Amino acid sequence: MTTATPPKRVTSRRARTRRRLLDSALDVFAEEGFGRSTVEQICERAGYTRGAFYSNFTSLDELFLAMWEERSTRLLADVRAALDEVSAAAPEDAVRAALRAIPVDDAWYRVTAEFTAHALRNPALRRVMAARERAIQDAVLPAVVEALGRTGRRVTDEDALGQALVAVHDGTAVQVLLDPGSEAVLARREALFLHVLQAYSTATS
Amino acid sequence: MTTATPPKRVTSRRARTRRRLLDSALDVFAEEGFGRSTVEQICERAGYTRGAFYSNFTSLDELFLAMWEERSTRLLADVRAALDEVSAAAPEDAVRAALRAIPVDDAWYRVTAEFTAHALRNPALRRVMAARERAIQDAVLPAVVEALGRTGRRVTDEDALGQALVAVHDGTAVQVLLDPGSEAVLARREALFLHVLQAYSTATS
DNA sequence: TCTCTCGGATACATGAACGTATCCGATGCG
DNA sequence: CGCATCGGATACGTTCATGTATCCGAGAGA
Repeated sequence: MTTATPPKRVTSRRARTRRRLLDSALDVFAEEGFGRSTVEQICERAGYTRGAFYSNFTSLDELFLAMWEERSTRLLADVRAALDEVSAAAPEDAVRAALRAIPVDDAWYRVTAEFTAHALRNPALRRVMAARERAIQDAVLPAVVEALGRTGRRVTDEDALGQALVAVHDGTAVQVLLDPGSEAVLARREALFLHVLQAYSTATS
Repeated sequence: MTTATPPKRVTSRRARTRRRLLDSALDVFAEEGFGRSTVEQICERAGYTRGAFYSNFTSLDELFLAMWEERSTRLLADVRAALDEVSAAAPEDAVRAALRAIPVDDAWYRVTAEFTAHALRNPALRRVMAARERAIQDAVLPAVVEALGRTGRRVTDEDALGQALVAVHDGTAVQVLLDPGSEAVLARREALFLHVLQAYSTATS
């Protein structure tokens, strides 16, 4: 067994630079905006030269897509994991706990907003975006439905609830970011979530 | 009275080119994205040279802000006017009529999304954006409250309703654009508006 | 230890966008 | 009818990002 294939190589050299480029890209996109970002800025922040970039990606667009998919997948997994742990009895507490698990991240919002705008111009990207949206619903809804069930409520139309929750989340996220530190906005956000959950479910006997 | 100040000059030369530049800018921003747009593209579409641009604006940022304020003000006026004419008895019909008055414009959404992202990076712009948001609520809410009153419902918390409506509008607009031509998405959008109106008002005996 | 390969660095040529300084023609006025 | 002015056009130098072609060194395999 001493001569087995050496799996020591956990992170290959290539994979490491790729990851560093992707990580730096998020920062740069968030700071400069996607359109204003350059290959060089990303490489500089990552500690590489442009040669490294072109050896890993063919274009900024490709990197942008890869980065967005990676981050959004990771975020989704985090949120799902957090939601599964939410087990408060009172609906208000559950919503509050759930919202705490879903970060309203300034930088990420900026990047997503621009990605969305970009996607609306590009059919291929639009499909990617739509698929991701669906994945989010599929991953989050079960947890929500179950949590509601625990508080004695049954969801009537899951798809409708899913769409409503996503819309409310996106819509209120902007408001929160535009009005940083406003407790009122945060409170209304919470209230709106509660109202929606209420509206799309009925008490089970 | 023959020698009165000649008010023949309805649109001065300067004002005309300014307007054409602003109009072209919307198209270019929508097509290319703000970050990818250049001064030259805008001038070319408007039928001018860069000289004209720099004689009217000092930077692309300035034009961007001017354009956004102009368009959004005009849009707001249109929506308000349309809302005032909505006078259906049944809430469903009223909502439907109101939503028809509020266009979900692809190009405009893209521009706004990018403006928002941009504004989140720039405190001055963020204030502009927040002020506009408030103006929208101030202009639209009275019409909504009155329309609800006509159907025998009284709004409990106007600010909360305003924030909720804006959030729902923004959030669902993206969904509509991402899934063009989907009747289901449109229907759910309508339903969500109804639910929110319901939740933030009570029947007045 | 030697060698071969792969991944990133370097150097280069090109093109695009910028902002300015200057010029010219149309338009309003006497 | 001629003049002064204003608004847009032209021309210029500069900066900056791009993509490619080539080079070099580190690390794996024998």
